[in-house]
This record gives sequence, structure tokens and C-alpha cells, in this order.
Amino acid sequence: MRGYDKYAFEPFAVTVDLAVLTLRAGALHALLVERGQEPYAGRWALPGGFVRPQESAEDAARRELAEETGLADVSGLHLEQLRTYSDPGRDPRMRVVSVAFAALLPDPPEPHGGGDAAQARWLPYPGPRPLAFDHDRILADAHERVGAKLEYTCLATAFCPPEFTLGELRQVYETVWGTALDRPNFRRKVLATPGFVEPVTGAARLTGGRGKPAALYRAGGATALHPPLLRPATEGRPS
Amino acid sequence: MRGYDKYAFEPFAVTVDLAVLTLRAGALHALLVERGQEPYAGRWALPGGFVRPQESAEDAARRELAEETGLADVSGLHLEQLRTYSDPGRDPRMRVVSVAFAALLPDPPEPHGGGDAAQARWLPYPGPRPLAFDHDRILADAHERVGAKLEYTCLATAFCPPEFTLGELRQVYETVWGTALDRPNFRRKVLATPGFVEPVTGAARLTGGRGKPAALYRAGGATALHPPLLRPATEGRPS
DNA sequence: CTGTTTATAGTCACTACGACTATTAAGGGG
DNA sequence: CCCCTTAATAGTCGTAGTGACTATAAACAG
Repeated sequence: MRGYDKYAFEPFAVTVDLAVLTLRAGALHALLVERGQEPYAGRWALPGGFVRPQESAEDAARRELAEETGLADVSGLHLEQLRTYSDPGRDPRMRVVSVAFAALLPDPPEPHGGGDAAQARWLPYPGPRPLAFDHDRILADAHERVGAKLEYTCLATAFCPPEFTLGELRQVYETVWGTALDRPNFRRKVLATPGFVEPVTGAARLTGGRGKPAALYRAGGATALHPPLLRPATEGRPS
Repeated sequence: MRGYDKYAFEPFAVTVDLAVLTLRAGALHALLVERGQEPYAGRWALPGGFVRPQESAEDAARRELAEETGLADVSGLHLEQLRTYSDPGRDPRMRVVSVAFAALLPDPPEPHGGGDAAQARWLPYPGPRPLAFDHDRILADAHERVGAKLEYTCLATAFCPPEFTLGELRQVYETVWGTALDRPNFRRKVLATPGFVEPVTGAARLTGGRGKPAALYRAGGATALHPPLLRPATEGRPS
């Protein structure tokens, strides 16, 4: 099996596909591009592209992330490998194996425009289904993964700007999970977890929303949540 | 980025690598093959092989699993995609992208022998390091993933034969985590989780070990563990 | 028979959390 | 200006889950 003579294998095209998620106006949005050519012309798809000869899939994903969002610096963004999709028929033209990534953005950046022909746009999750190829599945897997990781990691801060209120942090959970959370209990849990958030010494935010102004926090150094912050009994979430 | 003209991409070889884990004599073992040729001749490596033109990575992984373990039926075994390793230099000969899988076996099967030239063998984890290629990393990632999934899924039963005692189930946790667990507390937790295990109506196992004979259980229908069974404070397990 | 080993039963205290109520501090509409 | 709405924050109460532990039962080794 490990003999690599020249004809022992069939060459594949290897691509990356990106499920880029953000929160706009309290709703989960995904970055999508409209396809201009067959197959699936006119359909929306996840941004992505070929892995180049001298880069890893991670490199390719971050390069595509910069290109498609139009952001100058994407080095601080959360980017994580989801899994690889390799069904023989997933692209009708040829054998394409795609390594999927999930990326999380804090501030809704400008609708942007890369140098690319196809314009990428933020559309409310789950987007205009069906997406091209198996991208519905990839996007759903990304959503599921992010929802699960909110439970036992500090990932939620990746959706927030550098300084944020506990209300904004709670909205991340509520939006991704699709459930309402008890305000005081959420606050107690977050503040009781060492390293999740740390208070900003400046004054509380005043402007914008109604209600009592909230204190500002920054992301702390912790990455894991022990014990986890479990979703309210949404039974049956298998492996 | 999505224009697929014939020369827009470089072809890659796509392989699967398998981290096959089992418990033998109370120790975690991995299935490894000794390499007969360069590069890394004489080193041990994870079993694996090329993905064929008409199969998915999952198909290839299960095919390799059957070939390398020599088992007639591998359809019931737990096989799960880990992640994809794609560093440009990971194989010195050519550009190889590898989709890694973790597989779990219950009964230590015979040391086996596939039709393959290289004989695969069970070696105690983490094996004779360094392994070939980036296989140390893959194997470590598999161990980490399995350890994490024991916390919030019913995966532990994948290491057990169809009927098992709670002591055997507890040994799975202790062996993978490398920590001792309190017997009564473990029992209470497992039995209190609906669908984790269900009692076998027959008699308790008598033979073999010392001590009071234990009752036999089968795996239940549940896949998730709510609330999870957390490892005793092994702080700092990041994303 | 005795000591060792493992399974099983049960207790106790503390933590974490769900479900609340109450208070504070803003904005908006009249 | 007052009052209503909204959201942040403070605090209470009861309970499930769990860590630490003791006790008993049932096998085997000598």
C-alpha cells in the first residue's frame, strides 16, 4: 500500500472551502459567492479555491479568507479545519477533494470585494438553499461544530470585537444556538470561569442600546471551559 | 478561484492514514506497519494507502482497515475522520495530502496479517517513536480526540466486546485518560445516563479475574452523554 | 480460614446551575 | 417632567450532579 510507483495512484484536485460565519444585526450570516459558470451556475456557494503546490490547506484557507473578505489582516481570525469531503461525485467535472474550514469574524466587515470576479456577500444563515455542490452539508457541519465548541471552549469571543459587553457575548450563544439564555445565570457562569473574560478598566459603554449601560470586557487567556456551558437540553446531539 | 481550467491546479496524491486503537492487557495499543523502503525505511508508520478513483476517503479508510487488521467484517467498527494533513513537505517524494482517520477496536484481534507485504502489528501506544512522516502527530491527535470524545459521547463502548462489565468500561476511560477513576462514582454516573449501557438479562460473569463477579452490560442506544463525564481536572485542554 | 481483590450499596457535603425576584440606570413618549 | 420599557446587575432558593468516602458482598490465592 505504501509503494509509490508513478502509476499507483490517481491524481486529485485538492481545494479548500470556507464556511465564514459572523453575526450581523443579531443573526448568523455566512459569506457566500454566486457562481457564474457551470456547474451550478447562478447558485450560491462557499468561497474557496485550489490549494497551490507550495502551500498547506491551512495556508490556502487563510489566503482565500483574506481574498474573499477583502480584509487586510486575517491573521487574528479564528480559522479551523472542519473535515474533508471526498465523495467521488461531489464535483461533476472531475475528482475534487475539498478540505473544509470554518472561520469566525467579529465585526461585520464591509460587504467587501476581493479582486475576484464573483462578488462575495454576507447572507443570513443558512443562505439561499440549495447551495452548489455539497456546500449545504459543509455549512451545516460548520454551524454544528461551532455550536458544539461554544459549549466547552471560549470560542464565542471570536465573534466579538476586542471589547464587548456580556450582553453581546450572550447574543453570540443565543444566535448560534437559537435559544434564549437567562441573563443573570449567563453572567454568573462567564464571570465564574477564570480567564474567559477580563474587565476593561475604562468606563462602561453608554451609547447605542436602550437600558442600563453595560461594563466592557476583553477576551481572557483561557481557551477551554471547565465545566462546560451546556446548551439547554437539545437532546440527541450524536458524535 | 472557481475557474477549473485544465491547468489551474496542481494534482495531488490523496491518501488515508489510519490510527487504529485498541486495548490489550489494560494498555492502549496502536496498529503499526514497518516500512520496507525509503523514505523512512525501517521506521514504523500508520497503516494507510491511496484513495482510489471511485471511492471516498471514508471508503478507502474502511477498505484499508479491513486489509490491515485482517478482519472479515469491519462494518461495525468505529471509524471517524480526524483531520487532513497537507504540509507541502510531509512526504519528501511528492505532494501527498492525507486524510487521517481514527478507528477503535474492541477485542484485541489476532495479530493478523493482511495480504500485504509489510506485516502490521499491535504496539503499545505511543509506539516506537519517531514514526515515519508526520505520523507521530497524527497518532497523538487521534489519542487526544478519542480522550476528548470519551467525555461527552458513549464512544467508550467501541473499545469493548458486545457484552462487558462496568469494570471493563471503566478501564477504557482509565487507560485512555491515564488516570484512575473512583469505582462507585463511575458506576453511578454510567447507570444514571439513560441509554449508555443496558443490563444483560443472563447471569453475571464468573470466570477469569479475581473478586466478586460483575454484571454484564451491552451498549445502549445513546450516543451523547448529557451531562458529560469530565476527566478529573487536567487543566489546559485547548480547542 | 485469611487476606486480597473487585463489585456493589450507600452517605455526606459541596458545587454548579435552573428558575426566580429585585434593583439600577439608561432612553422614549407623552 | 413623569412613567414606561429595556437591559444590566445583584441576589436567593432549591436541586441535580459529583467528589470523597465507608461499608458490605462475593469471588480467588495462599
